[in-house]
Amino acid sequence: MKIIKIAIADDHKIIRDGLRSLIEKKSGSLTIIGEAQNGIELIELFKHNEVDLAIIDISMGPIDGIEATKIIKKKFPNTKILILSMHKEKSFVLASLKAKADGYILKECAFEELMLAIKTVLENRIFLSSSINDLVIQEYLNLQNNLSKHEIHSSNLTSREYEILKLIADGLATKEIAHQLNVSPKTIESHRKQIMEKLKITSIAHLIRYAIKEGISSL
Amino acid sequence: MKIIKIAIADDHKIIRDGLRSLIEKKSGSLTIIGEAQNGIELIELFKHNEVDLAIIDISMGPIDGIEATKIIKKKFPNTKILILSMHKEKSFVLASLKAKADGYILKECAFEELMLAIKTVLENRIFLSSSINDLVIQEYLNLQNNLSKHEIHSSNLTSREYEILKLIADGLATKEIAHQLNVSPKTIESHRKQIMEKLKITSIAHLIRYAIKEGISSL
DNA sequence: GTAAATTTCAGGAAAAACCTAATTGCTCAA
DNA sequence: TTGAGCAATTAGGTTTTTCCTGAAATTTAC
Repeated sequence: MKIIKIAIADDHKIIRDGLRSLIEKKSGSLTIIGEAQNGIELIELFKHNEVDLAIIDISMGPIDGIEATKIIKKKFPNTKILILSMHKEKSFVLASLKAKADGYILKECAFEELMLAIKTVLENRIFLSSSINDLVIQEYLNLQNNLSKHEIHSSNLTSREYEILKLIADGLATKEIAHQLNVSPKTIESHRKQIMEKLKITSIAHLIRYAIKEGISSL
Repeated sequence: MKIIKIAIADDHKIIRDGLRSLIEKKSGSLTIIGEAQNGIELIELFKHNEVDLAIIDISMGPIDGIEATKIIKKKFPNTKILILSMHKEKSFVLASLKAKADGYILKECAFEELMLAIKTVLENRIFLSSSINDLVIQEYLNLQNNLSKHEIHSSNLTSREYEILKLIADGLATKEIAHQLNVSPKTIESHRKQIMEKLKITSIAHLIRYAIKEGISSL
């Protein structure tokens, strides 16, 4: 079995000790090859060691966990990174994922979850603590719903107006729309005028921006 | 330990039999109280039985799994529903979740995963097969990224062109931009022309879309 | 120090947008 | 059932904007 080299970064020694003990006791193939108490130390550690997996506390002294993750992932994209955090807010989760972390685990979770997380990220998958995961699914649903909800009733436009607004925002010229819908360009013009009146928008540019913002047209 | 009453819906008897055997053998607290081979039978089943959990195949004869889920959840919001599916596409997952299913498991997954799914949904949480879950996280990230992407002004626009592109995309009229920059509208026109040439864009609408997509202008 | 690119602008043709109406068909209620 | 109201369609004429063809002044680059 391949030995997995792990680095731990957390500003509290007790926590580092605890993690080291738990991990090393649990599995012979997991070895802690170094500890750091902030991002700078952690990055320093990477310069002299090969690291398969880093478990990083999100809140640390100079250079926090997110920043450290960005820097490390840039230089060592194959190193797996697990963010350890006490925050349940989605902004932290998002920031971590954007920084290319492979996992986000809450400090309140059971040790088994950490082991599962390690296993998961080593399989090149993303791991989120279960309650976080629920939140992500929920948010995802909300986003998707918002994207399609507006499609249904964007203010009080008629379906024809809606159809035309979408084509305008998609970047079609008045003529092209007219041709596509088999009506006169003049018709499209009046619809557009009507739409702009209803939406209290005074330029086509803003109309396009509106449609994109409302998800009527996607980029 | 409370007895959990389970209903199974799948159009293939073999699968129903297999599930029943596996589930009942595995845990004494889980009981299959009925089977159905399509959505209609399943709904019928609900009329005469109390059901804690339904395991529903997504593709079935009259009334498919999604439809059945919608109907059941409307009448029995407390009943947990696990969608069983062979499809990995997000549209199916999304449809299931929107229909208020509590879980989505792939037929290809191990039985242990089904048990975990049952456990999870009974805890009032949502369960997704691991590969599906990865996909959802990925999609979520994509969506978030699209909503807030800023920098990256690649291309080869000059800073003046860049400045003007931003104003155009912000929705300012040529005249307004000219006024704001204290130059002739003609100047703005030629800049715009130049920008469009460089970007190989042939309409102002697309120019706006481009700028928004690239984060040059934000919605 | 010259060539290339950037920023500026104009005149006139072409296109699109804007304004004012007007017709048709459909629904809904008096 | 009739007329008011709205949606969808279009025309004519005016105004505005865009597009095309230059081209001068300035900056940057090699």
